[in-house]
Amino acid sequence: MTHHLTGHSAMPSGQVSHCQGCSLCSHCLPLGLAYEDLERFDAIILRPRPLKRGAPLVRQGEPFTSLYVVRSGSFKQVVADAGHREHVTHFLLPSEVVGLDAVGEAVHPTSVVALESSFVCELPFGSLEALGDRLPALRGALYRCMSQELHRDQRLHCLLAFATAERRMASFLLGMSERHAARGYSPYGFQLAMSRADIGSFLGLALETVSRLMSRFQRHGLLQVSGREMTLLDLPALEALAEQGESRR
Amino acid sequence: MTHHLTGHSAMPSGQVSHCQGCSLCSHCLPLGLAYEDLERFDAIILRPRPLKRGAPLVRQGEPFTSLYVVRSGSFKQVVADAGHREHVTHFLLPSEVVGLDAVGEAVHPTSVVALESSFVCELPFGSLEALGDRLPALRGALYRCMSQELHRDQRLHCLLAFATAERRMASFLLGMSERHAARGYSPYGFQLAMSRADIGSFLGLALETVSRLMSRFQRHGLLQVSGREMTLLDLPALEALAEQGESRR
DNA sequence: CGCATCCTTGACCGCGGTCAACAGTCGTGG
DNA sequence: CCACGACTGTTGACCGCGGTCAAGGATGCG
Repeated sequence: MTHHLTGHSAMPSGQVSHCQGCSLCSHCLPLGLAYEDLERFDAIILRPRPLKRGAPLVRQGEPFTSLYVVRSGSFKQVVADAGHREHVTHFLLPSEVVGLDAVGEAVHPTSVVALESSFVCELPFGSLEALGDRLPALRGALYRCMSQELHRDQRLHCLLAFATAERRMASFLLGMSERHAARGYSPYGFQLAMSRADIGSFLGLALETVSRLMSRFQRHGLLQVSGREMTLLDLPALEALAEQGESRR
Repeated sequence: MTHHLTGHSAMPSGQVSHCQGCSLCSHCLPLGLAYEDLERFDAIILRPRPLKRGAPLVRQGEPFTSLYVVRSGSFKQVVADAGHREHVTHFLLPSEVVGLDAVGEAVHPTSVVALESSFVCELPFGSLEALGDRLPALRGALYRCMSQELHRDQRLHCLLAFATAERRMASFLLGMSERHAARGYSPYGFQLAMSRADIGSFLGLALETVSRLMSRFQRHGLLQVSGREMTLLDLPALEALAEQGESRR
């Protein structure tokens, strides 16, 4: 990873670190802000912060002060279960927002950990709120983010409650594919930044089952996988698996 | 149910229909508003609306205009799955907010259906937003509602991903108990307004399994159940089932 | 009273969890 | 450079939880 340390900031200085120069801008939180509003939004951002693989961005129980937006890399959101077991509840890709489950709360209910070397933009929530008073579009964007996450959780609920392992796996892969595609990358090939155990934890499957399913999908020509390098070969077939399979009640 | 129809309104007229006269006020959305602010909040509420068992409060795909607060009765939130199957994602009790998953969206992503004769207060979202500009406490309350729902969904994710049927059932019953207790009712005895099939759909279990588990819990002296009348006899034992059971990975 | 809906209980068996052994891959130090 | 251990991923064998099917009982409404 190439990051130079200029002063105490960790990104190349100049325009590049601003929203206008960021390739994710059109998919990011400030979506739909007018140019001069964007500049005001830009002004409240604390400049990108680097995290290494395994480093926590926020820790469960820490006081809530800021939202973060993933600028590059990826993260997993984990909760320490009552049974002291860790459980992955979400994966976060570039342009996605971290900390919405803590908005309006005193502390973070989950931890968020880098899966690889990553950068995040920090948005102090106080500043964001103040700016939201003047820019209804920004507040609307925040609402939309939160409700979309609620909606996404509902679909996940359906998946975990009723889908077979095969269907969960197919849905997961298609979801990753979509999210990559939405950011301008290929929907067919991508790197899985997370381990089989993380995927299993997220989908409610044993890691062995994750591994077996990937092998089976490969054997059937649906995809090509080697370690964490994933290539989806037959999206329609995967969609058929993800949507049809009227298995469990 | 005792409700007189006075004119076209379906609640006793006068103070009773205002927040100040509502027994749920201290648990409800306007929690923590000062007296005169509460009056302004009260002014934007569309007076309680009655729904019969099975009647939809909002339908999936309908345009979003208002939030609702359950005043009495109960509801289930359902999504029409990709596989054309209906799936229960939440149950809603008095003082809980309906429609947060649609805030900032054009349409409702889920339907909400009355499980029994119920009343709701309607909060037009536009008015709520406008009032929120002047009452930071109100906006904060809205944020808190949304993030709490996100947090709740995370715990549900853990439950569905890893818990055995027994543990899901125990958690569900304890959750209902807590929510009843939070509203000043007994944590031990309550009516289940939903069918076994609804519970199963929510927990990702076959309705037969729900029935079997209730029978087993009763056999072991943990509770007393007769149809939809539920009495929890041994909360500590249920908590042990809900929290310990380190079953699946 | 009769039909519909909801609930209960039993019998069976398949999906996927668990345990176990082994194969790659990477980073570290001799 | 290779040897070593730690970690991650793959594959097989086994079996138990819980889904499915089926039958019968309870409850309620027209």
